[in-house]
Amino acid sequence: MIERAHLRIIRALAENGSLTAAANALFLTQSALSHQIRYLEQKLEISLWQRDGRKLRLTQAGELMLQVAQQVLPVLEQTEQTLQAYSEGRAGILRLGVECHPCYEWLKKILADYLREMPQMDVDIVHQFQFSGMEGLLNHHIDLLVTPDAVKQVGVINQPMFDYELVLLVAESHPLSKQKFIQPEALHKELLLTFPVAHERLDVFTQFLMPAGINPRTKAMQSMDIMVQMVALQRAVTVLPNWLAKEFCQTLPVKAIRLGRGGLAKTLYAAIRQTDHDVSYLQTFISLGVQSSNAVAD
Amino acid sequence: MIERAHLRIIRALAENGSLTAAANALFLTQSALSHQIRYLEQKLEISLWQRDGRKLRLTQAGELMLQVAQQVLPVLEQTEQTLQAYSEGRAGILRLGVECHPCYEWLKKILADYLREMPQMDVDIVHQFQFSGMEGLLNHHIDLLVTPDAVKQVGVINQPMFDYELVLLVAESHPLSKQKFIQPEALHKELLLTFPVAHERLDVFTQFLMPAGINPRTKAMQSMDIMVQMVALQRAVTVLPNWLAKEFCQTLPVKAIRLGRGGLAKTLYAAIRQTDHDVSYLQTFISLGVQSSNAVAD
DNA sequence: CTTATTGATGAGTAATAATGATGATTATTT
DNA sequence: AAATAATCATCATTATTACTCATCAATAAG
Repeated sequence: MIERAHLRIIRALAENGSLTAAANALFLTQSALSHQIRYLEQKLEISLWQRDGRKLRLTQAGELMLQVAQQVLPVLEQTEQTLQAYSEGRAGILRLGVECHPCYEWLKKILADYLREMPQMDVDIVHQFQFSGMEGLLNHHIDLLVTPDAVKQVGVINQPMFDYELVLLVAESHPLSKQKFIQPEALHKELLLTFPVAHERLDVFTQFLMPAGINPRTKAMQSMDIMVQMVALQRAVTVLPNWLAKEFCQTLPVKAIRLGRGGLAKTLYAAIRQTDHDVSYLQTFISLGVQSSNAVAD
Repeated sequence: MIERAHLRIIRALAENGSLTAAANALFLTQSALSHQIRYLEQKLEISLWQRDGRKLRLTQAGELMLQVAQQVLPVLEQTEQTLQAYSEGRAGILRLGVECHPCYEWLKKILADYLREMPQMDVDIVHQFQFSGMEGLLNHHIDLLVTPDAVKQVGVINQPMFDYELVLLVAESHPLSKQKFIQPEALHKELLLTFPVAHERLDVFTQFLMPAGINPRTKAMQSMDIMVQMVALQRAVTVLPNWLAKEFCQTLPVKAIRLGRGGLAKTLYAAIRQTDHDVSYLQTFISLGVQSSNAVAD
């Protein structure tokens, strides 16, 4: 019954003093406004205004409508603005899933740039998933998954963003530190510090140690910084992305060594639902991630 | 842009799970809803939902719209209910003007009945006016004026509600108390207690004493009860409406005496603006006032 | 594999809203 | 006092919008 048009008419009337002025403000004719209100008055069997000389005066019902108009119209107008921002990909919530520790470290570098570029966007980061990050995507708990393993699933698109290499980090004083690369057997007697996840989810194991049947002692650690401190003291070794290792090499007496002759290459992917293919704030994130290849790799 | 229809569609979709179900709930076809949202999406260049299997899932923009719908629609629905009550004259604010003390005393008797009959109505009572009650009416500060003097003014309707007579109240032991009626001269040496207003606004003066050139001592008093107490103690006399005098006669040693042979007859009028002629909550008040003639006069 | 359900879309029609012209009323000016 | 200007209501007409029907595509269920 009460339509937005009616609220706008009542408000314009209150703001402009006369129906003719209100009509100009709304880019309509006085006749149109008069009709609109007349129809509403007939429907509701009330009078919203009455003539007083050649002005109009709101009745009590009209005053109530005016109050409602002043409450409701700004909400709608604000909503339209926000939707405008959504439409241009400027606003919304980017819900990111992160499945591995290196992913998270990489994300920390990217995020500041993203937020700077998209001041109206909010970001949610989800670390834990019921089953897997892929599930999180399909369940709509997240909209973009940062993962080192492309998601094989119809309806999901994987976009490679960032190539890196897993390297062994040892103390400069460590016997292995002189080698250009190492073979799995070299780690046989070492203490290997890992992130606190199952070995099956660590590439050093699945792609380097386990194929060779090597199974060194391991210790799971919460903090990467403490891991590296222990490596520097030659108490253990660990495996990190090369760009993270590089940073530590500059500040601590540690050295990065290639795993195997060819190295252990990895790629970070952005996985999104196919239906979200042209959601612009996702695309913005991905292209920022691709750009980061250069920036971070340097 | 965003119309009420769009909000209703989004809400119905969220409540009913599918567009077809939503269409049934809104007594429209699925096609209609699909088109409506499509137009809005085109205008705003956003997507409000996307197909997921054969269901629909709201996008972030859609979720925002849903929130807005849940905020705005109840307001409009509530407003329509209230307007319905207005239309039936059940709700609103009755702004009453009262110009004289007897009017106010009479009003106190009527008001309880009115509020009982119109539980959703509020009542404002205005005693003081910038200039006159008539001004208050024309300025829309009040909607109904209770007055003993019909308002002579185009655009104002006077409806007589209640006839009464002004009588002199004296102590039973007072010399005048035996008379059937008195002449103005009888008050020459009396102390006359009055309401605190100019003599020109007191009917005893304008219609009884002043024509005869009599000008007794007077004392203005705030409280009618104390006035009557003093009368009972034979310290003074006063003039009251007969129905008020009657009440006091039953509880105190006082007596009511007619002013002049024919008595001093008065009528209370309800004055309303002509434009408000068929405003039902005013009519309800007036008819209650007319009925009171019988009840109070007894 | 077939069938039922659901949503999107195009064309046509019904319903609604806006306009322009006119008349009535009320301020303002001459 | 009369003429003029401003304002709003209303009617008839036109323009626009919203709805329905028919149909297609996609998906889930039997």
